[in-house]
Amino acid sequence: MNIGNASERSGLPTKTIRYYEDIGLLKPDRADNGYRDYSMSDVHKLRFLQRSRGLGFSVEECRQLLALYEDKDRASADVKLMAQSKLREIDRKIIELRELQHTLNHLVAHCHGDQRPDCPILENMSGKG
Amino acid sequence: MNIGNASERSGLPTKTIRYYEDIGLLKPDRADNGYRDYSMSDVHKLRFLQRSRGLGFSVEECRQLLALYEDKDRASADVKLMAQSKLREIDRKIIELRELQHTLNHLVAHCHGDQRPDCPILENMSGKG
DNA sequence: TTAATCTTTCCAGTAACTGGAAGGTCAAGG
DNA sequence: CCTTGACCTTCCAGTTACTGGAAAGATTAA
Repeated sequence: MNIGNASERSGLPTKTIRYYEDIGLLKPDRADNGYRDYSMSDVHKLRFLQRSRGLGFSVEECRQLLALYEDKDRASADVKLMAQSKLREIDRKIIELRELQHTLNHLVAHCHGDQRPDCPILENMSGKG
Repeated sequence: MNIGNASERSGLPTKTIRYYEDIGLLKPDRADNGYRDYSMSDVHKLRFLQRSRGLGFSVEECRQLLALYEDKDRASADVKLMAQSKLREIDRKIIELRELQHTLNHLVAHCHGDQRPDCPILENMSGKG
């Protein structure tokens, strides 16, 4: 599959896909004409990168996450430790998103453009430390 | 409050805090000695920025989110529309995080370093389109 | 008063893309 | 066969969002 097709399926711009190849996140085959040739597995990885990047994980963290299922030589304990650390991060992110959600809901429901400097939203907004 | 203190309370490096001021996200007072002087409101904003940036929102999106409770002149309908759009984004992010969580849990539970190229995780990993 | 620890500005470097030029490839229509 | 347009290639420059470091002023503690 050509890069344009992989782009559509993954939701990533072609520029970004080539960039991810440059920094060694994936290595698609090449057709005889020199075009990159993406497998479904490549597309899965790209889609995964698209998601995890959008959720605030750095490229290096994404590289580690990809390694979790790619690196077959890694010891099981290492994999588990790494995955569990990421799971805790994800838990925290979900909680933060729920708080943000709550704050915005509150804003929509109660502050019709007339909020004062001491608007209670300001308190929730910060997550209170 | 000095920048170091604001940094501790917000979780943002001082460098980043100054950068956010450069690009006009907040404007702390200045003490007589020239030091920046952060109010609790400033710290709330910084903490909010720290969170929303970490959750994958761009600086410009964060600027809009901040505007949601700062811009008292904005019409209520506009505020609601914007907030609701952000709420849908947040919903999507939470779903994606849950899927990622599910994938990692599956990895920890079932793939002890012996996963094959056709490992079922690969399917889930990509969110199936 | 001196040393350590702030703080300031400025400027350069990095991370993660993003846009554009210059050119090769391919599928469709005349 | 030839052309046109949509693809693809590489390369290089620009942008976003920081990040590090230098040089110098301010504050605190001994």
